[in-house]
Amino acid sequence: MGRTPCCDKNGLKKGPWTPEEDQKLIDYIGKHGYGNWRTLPKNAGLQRCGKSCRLRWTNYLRPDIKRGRFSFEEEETIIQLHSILGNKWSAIAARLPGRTDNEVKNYWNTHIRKRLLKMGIDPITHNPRLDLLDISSILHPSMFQNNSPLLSSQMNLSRLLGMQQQSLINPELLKLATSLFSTNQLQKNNPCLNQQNYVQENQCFSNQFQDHMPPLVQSSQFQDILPFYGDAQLMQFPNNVEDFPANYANFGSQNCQMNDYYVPVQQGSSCDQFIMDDNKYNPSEEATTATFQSNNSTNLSYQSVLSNLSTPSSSPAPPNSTYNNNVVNSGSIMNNNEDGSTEKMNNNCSSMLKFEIPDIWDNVDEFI
DNA sequence: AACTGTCGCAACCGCAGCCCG
DNA sequence: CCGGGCTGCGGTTGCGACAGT
Repeated sequence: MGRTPCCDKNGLKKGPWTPEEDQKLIDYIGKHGYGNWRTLPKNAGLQRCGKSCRLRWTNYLRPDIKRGRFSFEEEETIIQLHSILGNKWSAIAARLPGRTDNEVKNYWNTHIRKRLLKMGIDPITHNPRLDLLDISSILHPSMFQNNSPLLSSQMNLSRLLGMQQQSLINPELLKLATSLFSTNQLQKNNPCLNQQNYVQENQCFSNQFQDHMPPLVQSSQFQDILPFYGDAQLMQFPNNVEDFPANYANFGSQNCQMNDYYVPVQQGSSCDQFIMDDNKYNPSEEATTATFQSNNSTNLSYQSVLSNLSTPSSSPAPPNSTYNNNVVNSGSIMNNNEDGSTEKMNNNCSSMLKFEIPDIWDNVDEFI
């Protein structure tokens, strides 16, 4: 059954709106509100179809429209929501006060999408684009230098790459890599942004925490793996606490400015579980607690200071997102089900703390 | 200065879902 | 239940602005 067009094509104007037309629409809606878009243009004295009027009003003339460049926080929200919702622009826009679905869609297509593509990330799946990865070089062990025993023992790329049906690289890992890379570059360019500033001003990793971090892959090696990330650095989540205190000196000095900050609360000697306790997470509060359960009942807790932007208070985190449900158990992410049971999400795949995109995301563009 | 290519954004198009008679 | 009307949504297009040659 064919649908009649929303407006009679004859005699109705199309194309850009003139200021006079805008004023007529504003005046009419100001007086009468917008009820029936089909009859509105006739009543308002406009030679437009109702659809055109509705679009003009909702996307441009509405008084609560926020114009101008998207902030980083908005951009971050768009990326996060898009990874969950896909191209549900209206749903995404609903989380961004003053922004329209059309504006979000345009911004995605003209800025974010291109940026992700540049970075080798598929903007649809938010996973790495496999066509850009040199798989053979990733899997070839000789690509690593032998001067670090940690590389052979801990840089287990098969785990990094995930198992058969998993995406090749944890998207969170890529986000982190992006974060680390851009932060690193920003610091290079701005000597004022030294470690001390980060720790003091951004509640970032304390020196104590840095001393208990697992080793990093050397930047040049990571470049080999993911050329599009430049000299980004990569961390691997430890399988056990014995790995944890080893070689993490570089982390805090280069990789701060996350939106999720992990602050040491209490330090223990060993652990076999990393718990992001769902019960302790409350979107209305600012912090959730992650706990390393040690073998000797001493807990090593890290407090995640969740930015409001990452989890807008008006909208709780999605139930299955990594915000609140992950337990890392001996290198595997465990999902806390609602019934209290846990389920292994990412079998034998290197997992890591939840990090967010840094506030300096924009800088990524300059260095790719 | 003129031409060409690229980018960004407003607006359009067509489909789908909801509502109502 | 069915069909028509209305609205909302996502994809696409057109065009002006701008940059590069």
